[in-house]
Parts: sequence; C-alpha cells; structure tokens
Amino acid sequence: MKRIAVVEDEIFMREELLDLLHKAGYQADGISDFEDVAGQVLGLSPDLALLDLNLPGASGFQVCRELKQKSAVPVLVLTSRDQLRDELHALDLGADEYLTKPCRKERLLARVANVLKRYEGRQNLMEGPGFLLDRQTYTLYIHGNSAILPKNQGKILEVFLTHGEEAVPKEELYMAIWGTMEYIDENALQVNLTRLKKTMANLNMRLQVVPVRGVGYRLVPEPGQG
Amino acid sequence: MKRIAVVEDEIFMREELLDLLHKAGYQADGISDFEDVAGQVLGLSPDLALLDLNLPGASGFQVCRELKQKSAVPVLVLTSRDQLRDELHALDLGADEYLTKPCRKERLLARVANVLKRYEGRQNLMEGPGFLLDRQTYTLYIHGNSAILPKNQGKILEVFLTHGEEAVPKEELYMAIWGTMEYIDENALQVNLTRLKKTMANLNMRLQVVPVRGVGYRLVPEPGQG
DNA sequence: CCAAACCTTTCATTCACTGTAAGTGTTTTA
DNA sequence: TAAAACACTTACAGTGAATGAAAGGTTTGG
Repeated sequence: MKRIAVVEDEIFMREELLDLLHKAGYQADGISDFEDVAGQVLGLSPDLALLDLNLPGASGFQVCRELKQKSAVPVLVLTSRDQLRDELHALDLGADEYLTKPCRKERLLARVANVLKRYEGRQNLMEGPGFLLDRQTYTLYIHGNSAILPKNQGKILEVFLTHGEEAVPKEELYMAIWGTMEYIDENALQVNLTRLKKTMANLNMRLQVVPVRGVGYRLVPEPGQG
Repeated sequence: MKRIAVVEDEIFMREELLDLLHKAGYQADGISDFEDVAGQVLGLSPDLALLDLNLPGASGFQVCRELKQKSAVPVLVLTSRDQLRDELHALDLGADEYLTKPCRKERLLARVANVLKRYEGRQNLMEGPGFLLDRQTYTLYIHGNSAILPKNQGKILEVFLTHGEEAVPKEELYMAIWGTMEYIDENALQVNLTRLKKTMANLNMRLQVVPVRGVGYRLVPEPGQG
C-alpha cells in the first residue's frame, strides 16, 4: 500500500484529506507538530508528500526545498494560494504538482495516482545538484547518461548528499562504508575518496570534495567559470 | 538543447506555441499532417510532447495512449477541453501534465520546464511490463527496488523488450550480445538465457522466456494465478 | 622549516561475470 | 518407439573490475 504524508495545519481540512486518501486505499498520515516538518515527513518515508504552503513556522516553500534536497520524494502542493508566482516558485523548487483549493476530490485523487505512477520505480533515487543517485545500485544519472559507481564510491557520495554542503566527519564515512570504525586502515577511506574524485571528474560532475582539516570532508559546487 | 514536439491542429495557435517555446530556448517542431501522429512525434524523438486533444482524425487520447505505449516520452496535454472527465481520462492514460487553454505563457513554460526536469536522466529507461530497464547500465527497476543485471543478461532483456511479445531470432540475440555470429559456441547463448531466467525469477518478474523451435525465443507474461 | 594532515599511485587479493565443457531433458519425425 | 535435433542445466576455470595495503609524495599551518 502506498504511503502519503499530509502536511496541512488546518485540522478540519487535514482530517478530510486523510479520510479521502484512506478511502481511496492509501495509507495516509498527517503531521500535527510543525517543527522540522521535512524531517518528520521523511521519517514517515512516504511515497508522496501532500503539502500545504501556508504553514505556521517555516514556509511551505522551505519545506518543499528541504524535501527535494534530502530525498526524491514526489511533492504535490495543494494550497489556497492561487497567485501565479506562487505556482511558479513551487514548480521551480521541484514540486511535482500544484493544485489550488478548492479542488474536486476526483481531480486530487487523479493527480495523486498520476504522480505515484510516474514515480514508480524511483523510490530509491536521491537528488544531487544536477544528477540522481540510486541508493541501492549506486547507478548515477547525469546529463542524460547513466553510470554505475563502485559500491564504496556510491556509499560515500550518498553520505555526502544527505549532508548538503555541510562537512561530513570521517567517522560517519567509516561507518557508512564498513559499518565499523575498527580494524580499518585510515588510508582506505583516502583511497576511496581519490577514486570518487576521479570518477566525478570523468562524469563531468561539477562538484568537488574538499577536506575540512581535522574533521572530514565537504562536497561543494565546483568554482566554475560559468 | 531540449526538443519539444508540438501537436496542435489550429495553425495560428501552433505557430504561437512554437514561437514561444523557441524563444524560451527549446527546439520546437510542429506537426502539420495528422496521420499517424504518434509515429511522427516519435520520429522527432523529442524530450517532451505537447499535445492538443481535439485533433482531426484520431483523438488526442489515442495519440497519448500510443505515445506512452511505444515510448517513455513525457506528454503534456494542453487543451481547451475543461471537463473534469477529460482531464481524468488523460491523466489515467499516463499524461504527465494537463493544462487548459487559455493558459498563461509563464505557467505553460514553468510546467514544461518542470516536466523536463522530472524526466532528466530518464532518457535511457525502457519500459517493460511492470518494470523499467536502463539501457546503459542495465539497472532494472521493479517493485520499488532496483538491481543491476550482468551485461549479457541486460542485452538479452533489452532485445526482448524491443520486440514486445514477438519471437526474437537467435541471430539477433547473437548480434546484440557479441556483435557477430562467428566463433561463438551456440551454447553460450543458452547459458546466458538460463541465467537471465534465474535472475528474473529472483526478482519476481512475471515474465517467461519460451523457446520458439528453430527460430529463437519469445518473452511472454507468466501464466499466473492472478 | 618541520610535523601533521592529506593525497596519490601501485600492487596483490578477491569476487562476480563469462564461456567452455560435459551431460541431461524434451520434442519431433520416421 | 527409436534416434536425431533441439533445448536445458550445472560445474569449472579464466578474466577483469573493485578493493585494501603499502609506500611515498604534497600541502598546510605554526
């Protein structure tokens, strides 16, 4: 059964949506606490996020951006904001659908089903700047091409992507690759990083791995000439 | 540059669309003959098809269905039909977007860009019954999971998919795998087929490879109990 | 300039993929 | 029913990519 996360602060509306989706055969879960909305949504690991834009605390746009940065979950924006610029903004942030309230139930359900169908088989894809990464196979999609990363390089890149441009401590990379921090030559990580860099260069990924002295590494956009 | 195929019978509207898309940096091509529309569109091998529903000859719905059956090209329906049931029908056929005329230019361009963005990196994906196959890496997406096929198995499956349920001559499989028909043990193909079958079973693909005596093989849906 | 931190290249090991071989089933036809 | 043609399976050894270890080079900051 497909899971849908519903982000809507108005309680009556939320219950109605949950009920509607439930009757349509989805497992729908709402959020009632509006701190770290994106985190909560991802915690539900839904197949789709249904997102209102007018939220207490952080704006829906911010939530949408965060969801898209940290995952590849499809986002359907359902809002009463009917300004064209809101729509353009949401779409630009990567929203997969934009519907304005009031909205016919049939239309909403059709769009939900449509988005879910389009995302079939994409559950494992993570979004990076300009590319997609399959978390299971470490297949990388970039510039309309695809390539398979060696497992270690894939794991490293995956960890980087979950951190955005934040520094990633070496310990975390150790854990991600080997599941432990013992008995591993410190150099092994180094070698795999070198290999990842070379791979990224070969694929023309405009990203650089830069060291953070005494801590670990960061993934940053290449200081391009563009 | 992204290519867009425009299917719109009203010539004035068509020219306006082509102009708009062209100014937005796309390579847009229109169709002026409305026989075998889907075939013509696919002949352009566009990154996106912009489709009107009211066409002379076959209905736009039929074209949409055909496009989705024969390819994985994204379809954006732009129509003056504003009935909900038309929209539901189009979405059900797999249309990726449904916009009603009149439509603000900004909105249209935003949706076009949005759909193209969503399809980024999907150019190499082939659609099979219930799964997707990446033609470059032979990554297989099924049941929300992904797996990498060994090269030979991937090539075989790829050839099968281009044939639907038609029989595939052995010679074609030879050519696809080894690029030649000489110096190859006839049994090698056999072994690879056995391996592909095992792989498909492990992945719960509901497909069977059946021999066509003296000719080759066919890929058919499993005679399931569903 | 020195030491710590960081990087790169090379090499042997390991493991998945592959074709060969050898033998077992199955269908067709006389 | 027999035998020939075709189809299938399993086991095995060769190959090549990925990996960690080793050894040595480079950068950074005090």
